[in-house]
Amino acid sequence: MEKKKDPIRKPIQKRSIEKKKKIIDTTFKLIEEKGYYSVSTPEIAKVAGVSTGIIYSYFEDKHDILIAGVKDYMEQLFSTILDIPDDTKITPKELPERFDKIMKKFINSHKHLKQAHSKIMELVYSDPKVDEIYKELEMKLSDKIVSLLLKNGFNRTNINERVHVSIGLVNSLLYENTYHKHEKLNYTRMFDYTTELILTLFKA
Amino acid sequence: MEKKKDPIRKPIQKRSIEKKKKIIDTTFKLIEEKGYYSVSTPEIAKVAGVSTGIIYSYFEDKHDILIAGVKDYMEQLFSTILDIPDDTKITPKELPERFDKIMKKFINSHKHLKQAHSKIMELVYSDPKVDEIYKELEMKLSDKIVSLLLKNGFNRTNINERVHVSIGLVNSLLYENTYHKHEKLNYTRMFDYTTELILTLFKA
Amino acid sequence: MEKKKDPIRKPIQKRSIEKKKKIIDTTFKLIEEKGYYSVSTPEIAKVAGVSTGIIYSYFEDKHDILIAGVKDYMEQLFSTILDIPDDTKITPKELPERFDKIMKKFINSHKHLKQAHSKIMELVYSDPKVDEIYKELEMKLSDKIVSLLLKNGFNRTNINERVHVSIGLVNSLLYENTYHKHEKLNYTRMFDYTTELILTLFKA
Amino acid sequence: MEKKKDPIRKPIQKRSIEKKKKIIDTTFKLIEEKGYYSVSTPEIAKVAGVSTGIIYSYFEDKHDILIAGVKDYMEQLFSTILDIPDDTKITPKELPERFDKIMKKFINSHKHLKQAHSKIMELVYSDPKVDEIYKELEMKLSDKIVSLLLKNGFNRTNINERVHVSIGLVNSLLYENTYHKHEKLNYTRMFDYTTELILTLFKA
DNA sequence: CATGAATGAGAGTTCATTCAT
DNA sequence: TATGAATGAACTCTCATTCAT
Repeated sequence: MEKKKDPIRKPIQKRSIEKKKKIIDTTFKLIEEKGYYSVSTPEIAKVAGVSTGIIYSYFEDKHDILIAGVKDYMEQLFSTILDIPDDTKITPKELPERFDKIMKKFINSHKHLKQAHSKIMELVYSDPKVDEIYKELEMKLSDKIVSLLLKNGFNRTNINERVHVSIGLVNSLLYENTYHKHEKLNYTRMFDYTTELILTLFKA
Repeated sequence: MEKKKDPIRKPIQKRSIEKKKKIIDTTFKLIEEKGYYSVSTPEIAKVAGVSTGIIYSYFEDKHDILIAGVKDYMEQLFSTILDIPDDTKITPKELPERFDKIMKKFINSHKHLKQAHSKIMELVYSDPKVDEIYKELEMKLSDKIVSLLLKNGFNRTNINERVHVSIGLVNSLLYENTYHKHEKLNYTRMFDYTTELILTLFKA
Repeated sequence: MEKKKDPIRKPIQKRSIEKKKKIIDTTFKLIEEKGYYSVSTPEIAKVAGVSTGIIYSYFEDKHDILIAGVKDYMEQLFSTILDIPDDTKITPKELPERFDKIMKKFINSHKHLKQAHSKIMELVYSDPKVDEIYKELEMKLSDKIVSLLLKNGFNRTNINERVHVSIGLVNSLLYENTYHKHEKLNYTRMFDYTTELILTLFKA
Repeated sequence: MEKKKDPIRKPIQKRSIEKKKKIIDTTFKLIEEKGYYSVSTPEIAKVAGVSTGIIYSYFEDKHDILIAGVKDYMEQLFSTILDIPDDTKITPKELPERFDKIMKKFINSHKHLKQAHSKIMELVYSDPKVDEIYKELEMKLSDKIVSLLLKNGFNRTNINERVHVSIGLVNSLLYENTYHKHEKLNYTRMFDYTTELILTLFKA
């Protein structure tokens, strides 16, 4: 005989929403510290100060908490760029400076989330669902940049590919800078080369 | 009386060496197929055709087998470049063509190991020990390229940083190309932009 | 200070009585469909349209609801016979026909409750309390039949035992017919043999 | 990624066979005492004196142990009749006495397994797989009896149905006698009526 | 050297019951 | 009276590791 599960509860009251948030954040924090496979549901419950049972009222299963956390994190991460108003005006002259600012802000937000980032990347590689979320947001990011460029007259052939190569450059810098630091490298210089190359890609 | 663990045996006889190799290869193959956390030691033993017990004569624990496998794999992966003889001569004229060939070969070897690559990257991000191995090899790769460039007179300021930014570009292309493919992007064009940028970095 | 449990409430108001009835009926319906161990109290509450908490005002525990439902069901089941008026007159001539009618009606009511029957029998075997209820009702049934027979002059030695063997025969037929059907058996013939044997038992 | 389970081990060595038997017997004994749903796997392991893990080497899951136990039990139960040699000769004169002996033996073996019987019947009603086993064995029993009767010249019309009605009568007696005893009934008399009716069914 | 049966801690999950509101 | 969010003990099952043979 089949057992029907209680449907997942959508919290409405303030206390419930906070509790759900608490579970997500705790889970994410623990995953940051120890990795997804080393975090158990009883541990999450204990650290979050809730019972094991309640977790399964708000989430389908352990993996579901992860996804919620990843979504929150990624949205926060990419918001630096996604939140730029669509009607922002940039003159060619301002571009380098503008770009420099954004990149620094972006890299900074990563630094702040350093530990998390590597765990997230682990999941991007190991978890198809996380990969999908990441891919989607990356595309949104790319589309946003393309749109901003076009609106300000920086039209180029193959603009999508140019933007993607640029994003790759930034990611790679980020990766080196936040996670994989080699001692004998000077990251300020790498930053400069990176911006230089990107501007090259969009020079008239 | 305290119990002492049997020390890890270093195989000397040919048969033993082969057995150890078999365990490593089997483990790696299974990890490629299913990921580290989905492979169990009894399964490894069975597929490798050995007893579960013997595994713990050759390796400290499950993780230890992983490390051995990762080392083997990465050395193979980077051999495209690391095996280039130190006294190879390249004239400035040949450089673009030469470079193009190497990149294609590199990307190809990745494509071939596509499945493996994402599983390995997962481990780079999740396992400090794997990360260390990866970092070390990447540095060797970087050093090799710098050395080849210097020997052929392509001296540039901050050459290490330039090489690293280039490696980042290639990695990023690889990632997009093998693992994370977006449908609306033209990867041949991205390849071209990537080589173009790298050559820019080393233009006189 | 010791905590005292709220006593089980006996509903007096109409609305309460209806609510209690609703819980019993829902529980029984769900048990029929899925079996006792596959029905959860939150599910009962939901389907019955009440809160989980209120269930524990009306019933001691989950098992208590079951018992209430079983009682209702069994009374309904045996009513075919128990409701026959005590002063019913049957002549020896009418007996076979009369008996045939009753048996058919009885078997039919079972067929109708087929699914329920097996779930109930499971409980008769597994739950001492249910067994007791069943036993008691079976005895009432037996007494009723004996009384009807005596009032109509069908006195026989060991009449109680004869009636019980008859009841066993009918049960057995029921079981075969409703629950445990073997394909190669002709149940009409079995029905005929059963009635024949019972009449034999009461032949003068 | 899918995980492949270790296949269920078929014990070959004496010690393993005994261990498997021990698990089956312990499980069955515990089910007799408390019912299937009230027995836990750790409990089985503890009482059987094995580890929880080993259970899952020999059995697919908890239900699988149950099935093994039920099979053992039922074969033992029906062996009284199934083990009668096919070439047994019975003259019409001997039949009543012969039959009486077998029935007494059968009822006795039930009495001996009294507690078990009710738990098994519970499972016949609740577990489709157990029901199937029971049905199959009942059919074997029926076929055996038919075959014995035919070989000894007791041919009758609708012999299968006659035999089945007889089996029903015996079951019903058994049930009353071992499990569901009513105090005011004389079971010796019921036994006599039962045999009488069965003999009636096969009278020339 | 080698085996593989055995271990047992701990995983994710469920659900009868309680209690603050 | 009534609610339903919350509890947490207990469930089935897994698997890295050990050890008697």
